[in-house]
Amino acid sequence: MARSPQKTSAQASGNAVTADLVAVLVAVTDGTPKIMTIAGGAALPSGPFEFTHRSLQTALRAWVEAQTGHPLGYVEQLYTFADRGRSGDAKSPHSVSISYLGLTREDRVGEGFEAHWSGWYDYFPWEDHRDGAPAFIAKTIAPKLKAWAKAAPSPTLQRERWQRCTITFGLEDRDWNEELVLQRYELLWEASLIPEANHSRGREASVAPGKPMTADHRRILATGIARLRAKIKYRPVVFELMPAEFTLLQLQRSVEALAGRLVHKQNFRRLIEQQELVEETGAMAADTVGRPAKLFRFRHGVLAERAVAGTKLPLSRT
Amino acid sequence: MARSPQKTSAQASGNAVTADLVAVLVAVTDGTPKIMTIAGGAALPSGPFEFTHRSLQTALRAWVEAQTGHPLGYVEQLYTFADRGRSGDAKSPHSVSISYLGLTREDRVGEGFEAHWSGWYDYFPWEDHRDGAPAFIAKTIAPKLKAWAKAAPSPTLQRERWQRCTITFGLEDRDWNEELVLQRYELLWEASLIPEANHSRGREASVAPGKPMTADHRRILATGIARLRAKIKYRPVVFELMPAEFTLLQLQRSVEALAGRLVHKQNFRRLIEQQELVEETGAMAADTVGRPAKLFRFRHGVLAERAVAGTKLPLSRT
DNA sequence: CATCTTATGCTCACGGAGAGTATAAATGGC
DNA sequence: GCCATTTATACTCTCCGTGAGCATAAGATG
Repeated sequence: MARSPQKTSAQASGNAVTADLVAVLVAVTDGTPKIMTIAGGAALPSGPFEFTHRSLQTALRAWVEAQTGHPLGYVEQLYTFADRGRSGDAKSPHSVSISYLGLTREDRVGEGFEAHWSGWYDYFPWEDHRDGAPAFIAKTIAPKLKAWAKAAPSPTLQRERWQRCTITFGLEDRDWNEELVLQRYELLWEASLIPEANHSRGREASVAPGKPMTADHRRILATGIARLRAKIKYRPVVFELMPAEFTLLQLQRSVEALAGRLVHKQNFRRLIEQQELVEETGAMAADTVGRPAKLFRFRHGVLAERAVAGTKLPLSRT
Repeated sequence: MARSPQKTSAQASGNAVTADLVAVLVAVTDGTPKIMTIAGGAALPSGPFEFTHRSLQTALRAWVEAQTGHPLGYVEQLYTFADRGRSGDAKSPHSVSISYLGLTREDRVGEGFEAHWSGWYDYFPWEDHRDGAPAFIAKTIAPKLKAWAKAAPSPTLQRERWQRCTITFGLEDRDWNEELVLQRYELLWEASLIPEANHSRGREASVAPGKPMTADHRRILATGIARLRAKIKYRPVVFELMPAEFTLLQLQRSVEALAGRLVHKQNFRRLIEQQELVEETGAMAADTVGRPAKLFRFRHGVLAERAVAGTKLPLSRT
């Protein structure tokens, strides 16, 4: 690669690092979004990048397949971290961590593998608003955030902090925005309500609910959830998480599971069908309560026909 | 970082790489979007990542400031490449390239610096549809794409190729989607119409217009343009590129310059004002032809008041 | 058969977006 | 001073996407 002289010399000065991959692998089963975890659910799957592969994506696919015994569907890069203090140990070699979001249909991990699936709301209980805002937000989190806001040095800063709280968490009758997953996590972190945020002070007593994770893995997961929640609105990626055949209600439940909120059933169906995203298989769903539903499959044609196919989410306020 | 045993050992096996930063730095002057380049316009600014900085963003900011003598406004990570063949030389040390998009108000590069500004449409002439689709698309590019499509082995593949062409370039009365910058570049690459795509064959005769760049820099630039074109529609990032005070027409021209297409003036103003993104300064523009326009400034308050402020672009079809 | 549950069809009202028309306020040329 | 030109700004109109509610159909279960 052609570089200007001073840069070439600088590059040769040997700032070697190691490259890691961290994966947020998502599946949805029975209306529960799950992520692949290792270490008893305390960490996202991660490992060193092997340069024997042609590209990062290839490396990730091969690696996931080796770990789970299943191929990976949709893959997308999330973010690259190179923060110095990230590894915790200042003496350790510098590490660049490249995180990916991966979607898969299979919920099954092959036997003998360390990995297994965990519900993503175990780590982010405050992100599930399908039955309305969780009660503990108003009861526990909001007061603590208010206390944190009041602890700001000046009245102006106090107001700004509290405004930020109401916006990100949808407090005081504001709309809850399901995409602000990372912002909410960061806010709780700053307010010292996240166990990972122990700034080497001993107090772990009053924290938000939810399982913690190693290092910054929960933060990476938040990034992945946010990305996916944004993506399902304008790209037909939900289908990567569905079985080959599904009913419209199952599809809706998956979308709701990811978004963390409910959608209007009739409007949802109208949108899906008018966009010609699915086609009937002819078969009907068995083993159901109530009127049997038609089975549909994803029309793969849309990927070629359209540049941007939108799965617009009709969000309801109930 | 806690890892499972087999991973820890794998990590210690020493797959060291070097970390590079590549920056797409954007400014807009007089309705022309510009990017910072080095090597006489043949490369994007890039250099090794110094681990003396706390994070990648800090490193990039410091580095850009050292290169141009000006601070950087909005910064966003674009993509990380680790492809093996990327450096061209298989023997060279593996390199991870982390690319960033940066927006700045200043169009001025300090004296004595190698960097300077180039219009981004010099590299992507087919991306400027402000005066309608450029004539050479129908005259030159479309026929070559058609020939490429016809060269596919089967009739089905031929149809699929041509459909892809019509979608990405908006041929045959399809709508042109300004966000598909990367897809268009990749299509031209596959059709061997990009000089960089010389698969060590000698033919460079019939290629698309536009200045080439070193290595995959033009591809990175395409990624940056696409990201920015998408972003201006739902985040008020245009203001990062504007001077402190501006008229609504200047703002509109900047948006149009970035989007590569025109917007409806009255609707544009309606959207900007109803979203309360700007406030009057009280002053009027001087040195103008026609009726003098009010000067506005960006209301920084919106960043705090709203979670997602949208600069929705009213796109016109003329 | 009554009831429950889910599927599916239909309608209505509101608001946002695209687009057109009209008027106001400045400049420069004659 | 008058006119053409250029830009700013106000107003209106229509279409359609979207949120929301109502109604009916089709199965299971007691």
